[in-house]
Amino acid sequence: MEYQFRDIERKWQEAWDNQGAYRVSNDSNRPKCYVLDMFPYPSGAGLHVGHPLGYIASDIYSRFKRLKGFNVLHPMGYDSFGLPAEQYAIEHGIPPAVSTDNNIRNFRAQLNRIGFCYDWSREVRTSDASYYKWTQWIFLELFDSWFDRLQGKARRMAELTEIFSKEGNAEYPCPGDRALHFSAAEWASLDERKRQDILMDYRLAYCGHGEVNWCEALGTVLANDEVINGVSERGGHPVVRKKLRQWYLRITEYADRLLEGLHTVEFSDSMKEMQTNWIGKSFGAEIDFKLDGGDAHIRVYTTRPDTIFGVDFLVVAPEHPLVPYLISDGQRSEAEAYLEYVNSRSERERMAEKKISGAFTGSYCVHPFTGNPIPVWISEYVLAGYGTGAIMAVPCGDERDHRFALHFGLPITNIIGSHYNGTDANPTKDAVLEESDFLNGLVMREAMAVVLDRLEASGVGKRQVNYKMRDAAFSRQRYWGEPFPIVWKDGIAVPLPAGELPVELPPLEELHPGPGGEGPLANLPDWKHYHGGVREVNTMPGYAGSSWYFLRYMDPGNGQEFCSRAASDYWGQVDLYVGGTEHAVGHLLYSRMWTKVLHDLGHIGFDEPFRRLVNQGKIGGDSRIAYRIRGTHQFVSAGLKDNYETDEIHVDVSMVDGVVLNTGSFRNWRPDLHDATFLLEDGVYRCGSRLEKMSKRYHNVVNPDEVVARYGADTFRMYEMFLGPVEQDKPWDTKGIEGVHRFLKKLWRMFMHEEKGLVVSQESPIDAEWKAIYKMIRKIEEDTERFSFNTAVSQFMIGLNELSDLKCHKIAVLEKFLIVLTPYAPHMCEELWHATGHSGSILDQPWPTVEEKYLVETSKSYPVALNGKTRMEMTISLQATSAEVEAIVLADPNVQKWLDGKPPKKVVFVPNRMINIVV
RNA sequence: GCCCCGGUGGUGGAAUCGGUAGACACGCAGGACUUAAAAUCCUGUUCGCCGCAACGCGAGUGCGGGUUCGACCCCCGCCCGGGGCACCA
Repeated sequence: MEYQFRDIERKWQEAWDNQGAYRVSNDSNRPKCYVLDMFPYPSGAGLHVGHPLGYIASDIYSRFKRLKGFNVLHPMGYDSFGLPAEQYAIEHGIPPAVSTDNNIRNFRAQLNRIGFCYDWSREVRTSDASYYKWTQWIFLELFDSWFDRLQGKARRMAELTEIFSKEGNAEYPCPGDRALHFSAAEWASLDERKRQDILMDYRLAYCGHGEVNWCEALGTVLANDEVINGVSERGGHPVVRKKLRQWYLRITEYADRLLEGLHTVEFSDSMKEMQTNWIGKSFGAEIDFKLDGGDAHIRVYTTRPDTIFGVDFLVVAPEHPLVPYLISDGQRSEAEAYLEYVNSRSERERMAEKKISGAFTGSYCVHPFTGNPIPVWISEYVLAGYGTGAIMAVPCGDERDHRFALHFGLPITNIIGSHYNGTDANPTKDAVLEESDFLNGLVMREAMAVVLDRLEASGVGKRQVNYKMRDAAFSRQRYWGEPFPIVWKDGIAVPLPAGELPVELPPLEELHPGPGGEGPLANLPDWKHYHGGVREVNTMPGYAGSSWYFLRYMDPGNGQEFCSRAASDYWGQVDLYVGGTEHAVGHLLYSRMWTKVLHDLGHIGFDEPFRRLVNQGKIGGDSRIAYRIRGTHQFVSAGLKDNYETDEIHVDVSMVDGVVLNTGSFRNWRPDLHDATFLLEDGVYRCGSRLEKMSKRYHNVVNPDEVVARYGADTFRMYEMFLGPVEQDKPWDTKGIEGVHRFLKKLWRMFMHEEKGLVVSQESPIDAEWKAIYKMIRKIEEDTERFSFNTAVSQFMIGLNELSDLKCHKIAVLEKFLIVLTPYAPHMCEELWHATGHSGSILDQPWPTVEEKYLVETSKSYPVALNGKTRMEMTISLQATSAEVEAIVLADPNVQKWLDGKPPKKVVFVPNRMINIVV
C-alpha cells in the first residue's frame, strides 16, 4: 500500500470537520493556552506560500500544547475592513461586502487544505455588524474616559467633571491645551458648549483640529505609521499636511505605560526597540530665553542643558507662533522670502532633500546666565511639532547646529576643549566643560543635574520629558469601515446610547467622496441626518477592529458584552502571538493601548494583550527571467544572453522546470508571445533567476494549493518548517522538499509493506529502541517549546533512521512516534493511528512521558587531559560529583606521575565531555 | 549618520550552558535493483597533505588581536550583509 496522501488528507479533514474535533470549550479543568495568529486582510490575491509560514508554526505549537494536556484556544478570523476592498469596488463596481465575502471563502478553502486546527466556530470578521457593534462600544468607552496622570490610569469622564466642579483643573492639567487653567467657580460659570470643548481636550478618543497626513489619491487622512517617506504605505501616493477636523486616540498619555509594559512581555529585542524608538521618550529641559528689548520669551527644548554655555544662536521652526513678532523691519524681506520658500516645499521635498537653509529674524534673546545677546534664526530643520518648536543651538556639540553655523558664518563657541577639533561637532557627554562659568571643570554627565537645579531655582527653566510619538489619527474619509456612534448637535459630539449599537454601515452604490473632504457617507442625507443632529460621517481606521479582536475570540457569540469577564479571566493573555514585523508600531501599539484602557476601566484583568510574540520571516520569491532580444520576438537562453542587447521579461514560475522554460506554455501565456522564437542552449531554453519579493508583478508567486496537490499538506507543513528558523527571511525554494516527502514515505513504509500490508509486532521493545524513541521525544519537545521547528523536523529524521537501523516495527514504539509527529503531519498520523488498530482520534492522545532511565548512562568513558591534551581514558560513574571525580583522578598513578608531586591548578570535570587537569 | 540582528562546506542550515564544529536535508559522485526509467536502498562528500587503504598529520566558523586548559560562542578593533529609525535638538 502506497502513501496516498491525497485520499488520507481529504478523509481526515472531513472527519475532523464532522466531529468538530477542534471545538474549544471555555469550561475546562485543563490549564489554558491561547495561541494566536495575526488575522489576515482577505485580499483578492489569496494566499501564497509565504503566508502560512507563521500559521503552520502556531498550528504545530497549538497541537503540541493540546497533546500536552492544555485547553488550547487557536482561532482564526479576518481583518475585513480596509482600503483595498473599497478601491476594488471603485474599479470593478463590486461592493466591498461582496468581494470581501468571496475573498474570505477562498482564504478559508486554502487554509483548510493545509490542515490547521482552528476552531472555526469562533471565527470573527471585523466587518460584521455583530463584531463592529463592539468596536463602536469600545470607542464609546474611550470617548468616555480620560487619563489620570497622578494615578497613571484611565478614569470615567463623570469623575473628571466632578473634580472640575470641586477644584477646577489645577491638579489635572489639560493634555490638549497646556495653558488652560480654571477654578471650580470658573467651571461653574461656563456654558455647556464651552464645557464640552474642554472635556473633549481630555478624552482618550477625541475630536480636534490638527495637521493630518492627507492623501489626495486615497481621499483620506492616514496615521503616521501609514506614511512612509512622505508617501502612503498603500499605493505610494503623495501625502500632504493639512489642517482638518479629525478624531484622535490620545495614545500619548499611555507612552510611559507602553514603555514599561515592554519589560513584562517576551518580544524580540528588535521589536521592543522599534516600539521604544517610535515612542521616543527623551529627558531634557525647557528653558526660556528672554527677548532682548521685549517681554516675550522663546521657550526651547533641549536634552543637553549641560551645554548651555555653548549656545551661539537660537533657531525656531518656520511655523512657530512667535515668528511674525520676531522678524525685524530690517530683516523682513529676507525672512519672508524664506518663509515663502519653505511653504512652497512639499512634505516630500522636505524629506527627500535636506538642504541647509534659514534666515535671520533680526531679533536677539538674552542668555539666561551670561546675559549675552543671542541671535534668533528661522530654519526648517527645526520641527514645529516636536518639543517647543524652538531650539538652542550649540554648534560645537550638535552636528546640525554645526553645519548651520558654518553655512551662515555664525560663531562657534568651544566649551569642550580638545574634544572639539574645529571641523566636526562632537556630541560627547564625557568631556570636561570649559568656558562654562559655574559648570567649569565638571564632566558633562555630572553637569546635567547641576544646571537643571540652577535653572529650576532661578525659574528660567525646568526638567521636561518629551515623546516623539503623536496622538493617532482615528478617522478616515472612507466608506468601508466602522461608522462612528456619534451625532453632532450644536457643535457638540453626542455619543449614541449603547442600546442603539451597532450603527450599521448603510449600503452605498457610489463610493465617491462627499462634499468638503468628507467621506462617501456624507452623500446619504437620509442617513446623515439623525434625531435633530448630523451623524459623524467619517469611519474608523483599519486598526480599530484589529485592536481588540483577540478578546472577541474568547467569547465570540456574546450579544450582551464584547467579551464576558469570565471568558477573559479564563483565557487571559495571548500566550503566543505569531505575525510579521510590519505591525510593530501600528497594530501592536494600538492593541496594547486598548488593552490597557479596557483594563483600567475594569473590563479585563490584564493590561498587556500578548505575553510572547514571535515574528515569522518573509518568504521571498525566486523569479525566472527570459531575455528578449531588443526590438524582436526572439528570446535567447540565459547562457547566451551576453552576446545580445536584451530586455528582461519575468516568466511565470509555473511554466518553468528548475530554470528550463516550457516554451509551449510560454507562447500561449500572452497574445504578444504567440510568435516568440527561441535561441536554445543544449537543446533547452534556460531562464535567469533572481530573488525578490513574492508578488504578482514578478510572476513568482507560488500558491500553497499547488504544493499541497503535489506533495500533500503534511509534506508542505513539515517542509516550510524545515526551511530554517521561523523568524528568518528566506526564499521559497523547493530543492529540499523531496527529502521531507521521502521521510514521510519512509515512515509509511515502516508500517505498510507494499504487498503484506500492515507490519507491526506486539513484542516489547528492547532498550536500544526505547532509547532511540525517548531521545527523540525529549529533543522534539524541547525544540517545539522554543519554536525551533527546523531542528525538530531533523530530529524526526534522525529518530526514524535509528529505528529503521534497529528494524523496529514494534507497535509500542511506533505509537509514541506518531503522537509526537502529530503536530507536524497530522493527517498521516491519524491515518496510521487507526490503521494500526487504535481507536479514538490521535488528537486526543496524551503526549508520551519520557522514561528518563533510558536516557541515562550509568557510567561513561572520559578522556582525561592534561592542559587540554588528552592523555588517557577513564571510566567514571555518571552519579559521581565533581569533587569525587577530582579525588578519583588525582589518585590515579598515571596522573600522579604527570603531576610529579606538584598540586594541579584545578581539575575541570565537564559532564558527558571530558576531564581536564590544569597545571 | 544612529540603533538592532547576522556572517559556519557546493546549498539550506545544526551545534540549547565556553567543552568532539559541520547534525539533518539538498546537491554531487560512485554502486545495487531494473531491458530501461521512476521509485527504493547502500557508500562517499569541509579543505590540504601523505598513502593502495585503514590510519595519520595540518588548517578551518568574515578579517586582525585578546581572555581561557579549551572560543562559532566572551572582550577589543575592523570588513561585509540584512532590518529599523532618520533633521525628534
